[in-house]
Amino acid sequence: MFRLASEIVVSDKSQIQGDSSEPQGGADRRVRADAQRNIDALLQSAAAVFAASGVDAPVREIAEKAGVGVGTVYRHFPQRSDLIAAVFRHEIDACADAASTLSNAHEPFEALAKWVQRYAAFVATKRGLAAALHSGDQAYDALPAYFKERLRPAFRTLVRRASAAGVIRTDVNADEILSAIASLCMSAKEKRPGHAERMVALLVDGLRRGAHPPIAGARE
Amino acid sequence: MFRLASEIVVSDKSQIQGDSSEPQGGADRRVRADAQRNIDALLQSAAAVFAASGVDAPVREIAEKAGVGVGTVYRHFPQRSDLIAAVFRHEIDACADAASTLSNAHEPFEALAKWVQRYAAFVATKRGLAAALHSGDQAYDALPAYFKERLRPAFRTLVRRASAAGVIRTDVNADEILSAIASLCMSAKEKRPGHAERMVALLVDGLRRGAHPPIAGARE
DNA sequence: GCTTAAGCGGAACCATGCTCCGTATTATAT
DNA sequence: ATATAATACGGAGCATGGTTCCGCTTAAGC
Repeated sequence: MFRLASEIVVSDKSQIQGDSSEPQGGADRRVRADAQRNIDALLQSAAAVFAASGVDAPVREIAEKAGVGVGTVYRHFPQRSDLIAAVFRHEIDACADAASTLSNAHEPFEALAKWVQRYAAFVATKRGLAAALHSGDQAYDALPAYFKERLRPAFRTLVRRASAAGVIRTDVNADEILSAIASLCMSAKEKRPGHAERMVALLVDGLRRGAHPPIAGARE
Repeated sequence: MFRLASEIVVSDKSQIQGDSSEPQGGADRRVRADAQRNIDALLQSAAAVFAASGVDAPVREIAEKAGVGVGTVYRHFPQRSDLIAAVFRHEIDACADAASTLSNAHEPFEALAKWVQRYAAFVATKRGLAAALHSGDQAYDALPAYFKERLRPAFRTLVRRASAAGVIRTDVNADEILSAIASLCMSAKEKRPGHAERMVALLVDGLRRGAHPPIAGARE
């Protein structure tokens, strides 16, 4: 009944991110190459299946799609919820990392706008996760904190750059924007297709420096 | 695959409430006595089990506790969700009916306070139902409307009486109070025991006519 | 190459939602 | 009161999904 998740996710991260230069201090063994391959395949497969069928999708389906047996799934992720949490962390990382990539490739406002759409797409794939988060499963306990810890700085960086360039208003609260977008995308079920994208685009456009009056009570 | 739930719940209600004086227009048959007994037992058993273990409790457990077979459960409630919805309606009714009972037995403010605690206790037993409501199951579609339709008038009556007696402030919005209490009780998981009760009591005490300044923007 | 421990796969186990059908009970016509 | 049909009952059984177990395979270090 002990939690392996954190240990696994950590080693997973250090391996997956490609920074194999890290000798890891020599404390714990290296992950075997085939195991690492399977972990990668599982995370990718699980992400795809979760996005298509929600987090309630059967483990067997994920295993099959990854080309491994269910035993392998449970070797790396002792419980279903550990897999879900790992995928979630992985996607948070990918989304956060996209910030610097976009920042290097585009103008300040363009980068901000593109990242927000990227973030919106990420939130939109989270069918059923909101419910899972409230289920009380310990595997999810650290997720909200991780979410903020990684995504907030990423967004803040983009906002600051755009702010410095003078292309957006300066009286916006980063956290408010992030949660507003999340709300828009979560409640966008069963609306017309593209609804969330349109609403988010609208929101971002509202950030442009322009003829808008200042927002009462906002800080950043 | 057709929905029997509404039909059943209706007949259930007309029988359960004890108003057997209603000849029902002669359209559909009377429910057999043994069937009615089992329906009653099931609703009671399910309410107890749901309160103890949440709405995810296994059907078999509910059937056993009610002293019937699972076949009987599914005869009356074609799907799990139909049972949950029926129990929910039943408890909404009980809570709404408590309003007039309390109103007859107590002073205006006392009645109001007692009913609010009753309502809070009702909301507190709803572990997991919030998630279920968002699951998209058709059986739950009508519940939110029913919730408002029955509980709002009940509360309004108590508020009006207390208002007329001059014992509470008059600038309160009934709907706001109801949802505020619900929020307090829903998010009160994993807090110290009695937390919700204390917060609700605080809220109600704030309704007393006294030295408070008026609340900005509130309507009744 | 040899050894060894990590890793693998999937059969099997258990829990749970739901269905089916032979049997029992109730209501009603006679 | 009895017969008969309609209704209801119960629980074995099916399908699905999470989780465990264990004999076989294979990467990694010598």
